[in-house]
Amino acid sequence: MMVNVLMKPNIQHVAERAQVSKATVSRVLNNNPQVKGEIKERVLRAIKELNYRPSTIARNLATNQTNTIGLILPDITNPYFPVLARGIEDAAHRLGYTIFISNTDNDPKLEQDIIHKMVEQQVGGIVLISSTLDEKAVNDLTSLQTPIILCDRLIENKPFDAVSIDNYRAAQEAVQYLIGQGHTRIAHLAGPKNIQSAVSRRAGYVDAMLAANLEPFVSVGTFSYESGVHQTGDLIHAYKPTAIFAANDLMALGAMHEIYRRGMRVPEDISIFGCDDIAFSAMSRPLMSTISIPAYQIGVTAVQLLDDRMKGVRAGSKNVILEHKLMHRESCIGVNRK
Amino acid sequence: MMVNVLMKPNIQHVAERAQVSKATVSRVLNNNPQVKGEIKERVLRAIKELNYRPSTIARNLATNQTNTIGLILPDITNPYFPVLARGIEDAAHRLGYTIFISNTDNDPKLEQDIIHKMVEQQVGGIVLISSTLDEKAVNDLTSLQTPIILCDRLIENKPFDAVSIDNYRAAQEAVQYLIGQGHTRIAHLAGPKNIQSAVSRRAGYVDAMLAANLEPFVSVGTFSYESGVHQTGDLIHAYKPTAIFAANDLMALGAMHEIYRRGMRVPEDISIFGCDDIAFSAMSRPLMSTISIPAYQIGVTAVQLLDDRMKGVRAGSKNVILEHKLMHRESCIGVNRK
DNA sequence: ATGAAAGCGCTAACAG
DNA sequence: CTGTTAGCGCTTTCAT
Repeated sequence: MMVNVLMKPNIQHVAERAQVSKATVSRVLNNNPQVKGEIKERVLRAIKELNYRPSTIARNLATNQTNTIGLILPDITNPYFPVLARGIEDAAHRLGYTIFISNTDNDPKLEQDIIHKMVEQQVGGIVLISSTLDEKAVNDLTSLQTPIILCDRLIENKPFDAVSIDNYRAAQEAVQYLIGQGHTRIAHLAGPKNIQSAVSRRAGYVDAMLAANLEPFVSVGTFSYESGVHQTGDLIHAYKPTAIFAANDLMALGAMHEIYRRGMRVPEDISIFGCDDIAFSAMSRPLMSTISIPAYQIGVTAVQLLDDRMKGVRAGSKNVILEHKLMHRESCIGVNRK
Repeated sequence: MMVNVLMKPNIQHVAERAQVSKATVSRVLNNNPQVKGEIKERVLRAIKELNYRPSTIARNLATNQTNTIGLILPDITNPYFPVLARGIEDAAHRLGYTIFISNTDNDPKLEQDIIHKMVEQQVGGIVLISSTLDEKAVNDLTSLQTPIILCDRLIENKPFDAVSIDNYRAAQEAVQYLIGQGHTRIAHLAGPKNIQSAVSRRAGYVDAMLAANLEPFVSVGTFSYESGVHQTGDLIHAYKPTAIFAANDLMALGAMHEIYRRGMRVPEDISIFGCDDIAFSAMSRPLMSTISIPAYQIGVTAVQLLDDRMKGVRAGSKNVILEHKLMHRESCIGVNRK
């Protein structure tokens, strides 16, 4: 058969050129040891000569397996997610998976659509950083045939595999630290209400404040830098805080910016504690004190759990909590040391 | 036939439940108008009842088409790339593609492997941000059956589609600006030698300096923050610059950090000009002056060109140059105004 | 307007 | 050890 240079060769072309059957070619492709040396050479040569690459897609169809994992996250542009994504990609790569990626912009409806699209793409599993707390959507998730693992943001009381940190406790500890430094007027820049991690952090803040007989003051934002800027502007008038605990570093950075813009200083006038420990919290001036989240490790762990599940190793759902860590840098100072 | 809830339904199951043939189901799946209303209803109902999702993978195999695009980039963790990636993803999504993503860490060997893996995955096209200037690798690229578009980093004198900015001219303009401000001792923090954009920026810097009868001083780094820190430490002793032009913002930020650590100030003691205009260059203190690159738009444009090529719309290779823009913020000051 | 059947590129029994 | 054959889930002629 004529094999035009312009058309992609398939297994049949290789078989003919090597004078063997498709099955034999398939065997050498899969490193089946029972192919005799000489024949194997012939096949290998034919493959090279034709510049043949097997079609993963056909292979997947035939084996009813897939080597793809879907990664669904809010916005890769938010600096917290790239390192999570890297952990996922690196672990996936090591296990032989390639990954589909898609952004949801925290839109629950879009999130559903993307999940379904990924299922249609025949991904073997999905890593989901969800913006969903809605009952109906969760049920839809449950009915999926495809293994799912939740990252970073949980859906409580449901049988999902998940890996995250203890956001409630992390926030609590940060606030307790601030209180220990003598602060009494500590405001909270909270994240969106449909995001579990934001909700937990807020609860941790509120409970820590109440436990110390302090009055909480919460300003709800969107996890963005601009949101941090604007909320802080309002906060300063309404509450006159000596410290701010922000639900993420982006908002903390925004707060810092606004404070300086108003001619005040961090930490001398207002202390700031962030959350996430994104790269830039260690590049700002002053350096940002924050809660370090092992994002890369969360990603790696998620893929490992997902892989287990995809291989049918595990039955019940599993919930892994990784350790966070308070990073004490330069943006916080005791209230008495002012 | 019994359809277990636990197994994924296929087109056959739907056909049986709706009492029609697979062909008919396929037709309603593809919105073929010649299916009668009542039958169409039956099929739609069966689909819903079984929670059926067609297999994209099988469909692709049958149609010999694919709806996937591969995105190969150095490191999603570098804050310049997420916005490029977003442009790509958004445009791809709009055109019905889903995207595979993979990081190369600027390793040319790994880059080759990933390209081949993507081809095996039957991606319809590849968006490549390459770390390759090597002749052999480029030839390998040329022999690919899969359409490729180069983003951001070009491979000169080769018939590839590409979209980028004019890095040479951008660097030249930034340096000319610095010279116009009275600076004569302007150092350059360059990027890796195997990366085209870094090479072009360096050339732009050198030529601008020579044209003004100034002596260039280049320190080669890795595009990382740490690299910016270390190179600057050395620079300050070896060259005593009054201004630094960094090949990217991450290094510029590192330079700024090191300058403050040594008790000097930006811009009073040393001016800094960056490149990329990543989000954090507008969050630092002082705000970073930099070259703005339309990363999102580069991504969008790349996908549009790739789509054309995938649909066979275009024949010859096409090279799109987008406009950059100098962002004058706070990190630069005239040498006489000190 | 609908169905039957062949085929996309590959794998996996089963023979030999 | 190697070849034959029958699918994987879908689309697409070609009949009817």
